[in-house]
Amino acid sequence: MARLADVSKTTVSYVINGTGYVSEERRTRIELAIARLGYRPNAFARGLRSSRVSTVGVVSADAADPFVARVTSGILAEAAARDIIVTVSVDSGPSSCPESGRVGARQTGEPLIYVTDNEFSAEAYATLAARHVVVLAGEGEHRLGRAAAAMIDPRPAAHDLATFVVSSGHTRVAIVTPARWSGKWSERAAGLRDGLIAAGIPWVGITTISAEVSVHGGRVAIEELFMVTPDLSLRPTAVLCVDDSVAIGVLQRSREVGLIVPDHLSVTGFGDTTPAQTTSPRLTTARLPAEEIGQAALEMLLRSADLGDKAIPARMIAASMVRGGSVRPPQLDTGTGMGVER
Amino acid sequence: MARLADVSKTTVSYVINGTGYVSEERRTRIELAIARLGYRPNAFARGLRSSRVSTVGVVSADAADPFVARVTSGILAEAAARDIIVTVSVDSGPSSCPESGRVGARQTGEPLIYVTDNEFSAEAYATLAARHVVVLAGEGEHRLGRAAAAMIDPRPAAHDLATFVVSSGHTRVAIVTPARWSGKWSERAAGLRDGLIAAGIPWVGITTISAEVSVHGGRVAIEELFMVTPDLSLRPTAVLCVDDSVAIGVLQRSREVGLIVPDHLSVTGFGDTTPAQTTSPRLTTARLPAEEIGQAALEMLLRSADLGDKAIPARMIAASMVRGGSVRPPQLDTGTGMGVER
DNA sequence: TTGTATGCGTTATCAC
DNA sequence: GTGATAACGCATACAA
Repeated sequence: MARLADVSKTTVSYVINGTGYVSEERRTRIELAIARLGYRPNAFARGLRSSRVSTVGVVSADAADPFVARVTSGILAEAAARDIIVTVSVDSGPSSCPESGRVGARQTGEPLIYVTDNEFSAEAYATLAARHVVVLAGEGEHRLGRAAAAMIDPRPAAHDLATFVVSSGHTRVAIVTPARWSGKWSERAAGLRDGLIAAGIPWVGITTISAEVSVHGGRVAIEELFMVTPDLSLRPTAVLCVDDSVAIGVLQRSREVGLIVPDHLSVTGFGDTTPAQTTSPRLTTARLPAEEIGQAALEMLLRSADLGDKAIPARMIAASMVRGGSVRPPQLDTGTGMGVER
Repeated sequence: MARLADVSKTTVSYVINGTGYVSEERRTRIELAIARLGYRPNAFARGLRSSRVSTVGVVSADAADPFVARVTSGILAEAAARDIIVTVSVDSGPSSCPESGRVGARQTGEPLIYVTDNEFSAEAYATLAARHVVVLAGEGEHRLGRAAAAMIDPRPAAHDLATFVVSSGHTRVAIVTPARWSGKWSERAAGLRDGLIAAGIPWVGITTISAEVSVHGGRVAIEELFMVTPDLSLRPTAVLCVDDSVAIGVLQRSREVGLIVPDHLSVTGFGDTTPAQTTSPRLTTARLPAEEIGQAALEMLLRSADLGDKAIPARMIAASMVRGGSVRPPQLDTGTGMGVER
């Protein structure tokens, strides 16, 4: 307690919070003591007394996931500016633990941000929302009723990618869509499709390949494309993938069969993940504004906690296109039958 | 307060903590109330009164860094098992903020784990250690005196990589070392060198290339190797890199000049990062036990907090080799002069 | 076996 | 202007 250095503790509280009147002399004396002791007020005890929000929790299924980590990082930056402490915990989910939806060491009442790379678990949300103010952070539309949410809107980026490919001169384009038509990926796929149509590609010009969303899925998908359209004059000259992993699989397999990207084939991904940033050529893809989502989520959470339980409109932040070298105008000499041989 | 549901709050405290004697009847009554209200004790308030450690802090320069995120994830897993709350904050460092070494919203006295992907900042550590029990988490040897630390030991993996390459039949090997001979990377490089020598490669068989640790650095390095040893019968048949990023650069540039990995050139990385996991062929590299480091760091921190300030020996956890397809015995027909042309 | 009193670090209220 | 004092949610020594 810094009050040993001078006078009373109420006065110390005053100077720290800027409230009340403190004489100039004591103020400097106290500030000096604070500096010398390196004193920092305990935010927990502070939140105990005052009803102000002093800590927020971040809960996810996997804190090591790159997307989750980036969102957390955004929350951290915003929280530091507001002097708010962030606690992180992992929701182990109903399966791994007998008590359903157990959330690790979570205190009652703490405002929470539930962030996921993928789909939100309805049960986890229900458990959380029962005792906390919760804001969702993720991508696309969530199916959790009127829950407050800060989400990434993949459509602008999808639109830009499609437009970019079409304006580069491609007229036969393939989209690799997820095998399971679910949340995040289906929205990306829909965005890409809509973008192509808006850019003037006729239905017959769009080939849709359903694949597992993974590197291997991408390899299988492009293989399938080679099989289905052996006629080079009909084969798509550009492949739009719903995820970077798929695009990397496409890149790999194409190269293995002798195709050069982007000369023989243009490829785009989605996510701007670390692997996609180091491909050669650099993948044209969509950047996910994860940090911004974290920041927005924290802002919403604080507003939401203040306002009680008034519904707050979901906030969408647009993903944006990142230009790489994996797209260029289709070449005429795609010929030589490459990509057909096993 | 759950005491509305039955009797007094001391009794509730007893049943929650397992201390004291509670009659069977009341115990079940209380447990029922707890379950129905979904009550969870507030760990902050708990830590306020009892001297037990109930919260630990994780501080890093960048919470979104994959390595840091993995360590944090390990801490989280261990903390959940012990019902400890984890707070995360970013040390913005002395440069970004006038008050030197400011650590975001950190409460005084909380035990801390300082984790970094790279070198520890001596000033940041000093600031932290002045008011907290601190355990370091990172890779290699730290230069911070007798500070408690859980660190990754890169040498076993380096040794295995070198041995694996040599036992595959390679006799002329190159090591790509960091331009700046600092901490983490220098230890990896030293480990690789020692491993090669231990495996029986003579000094003259080892080519050392100094490069920037990045994808681009890897490209430059391999280019340099081609220049320096145009004579194929003298050129190294395997390249050991101190980091995955470098290895990826080597992979890319090699392919661009027409070399096939691993037929014409074997390559190894270090780190087993996400990009390295998706190369084709899969990169042979070293896995960093980040989660284990996090777990060990938390254990050490708790012991350290209990023991007061007794020095705790540093704990090293070995990195291990991951076999990919990027290494195979050297082929005789490396010929054709490939890799020499611009 | 159970209730009461006290203190942890902080803010808010209200006398002085 | 300033300093007691209560209260926040919890653990604990002690009294009942």
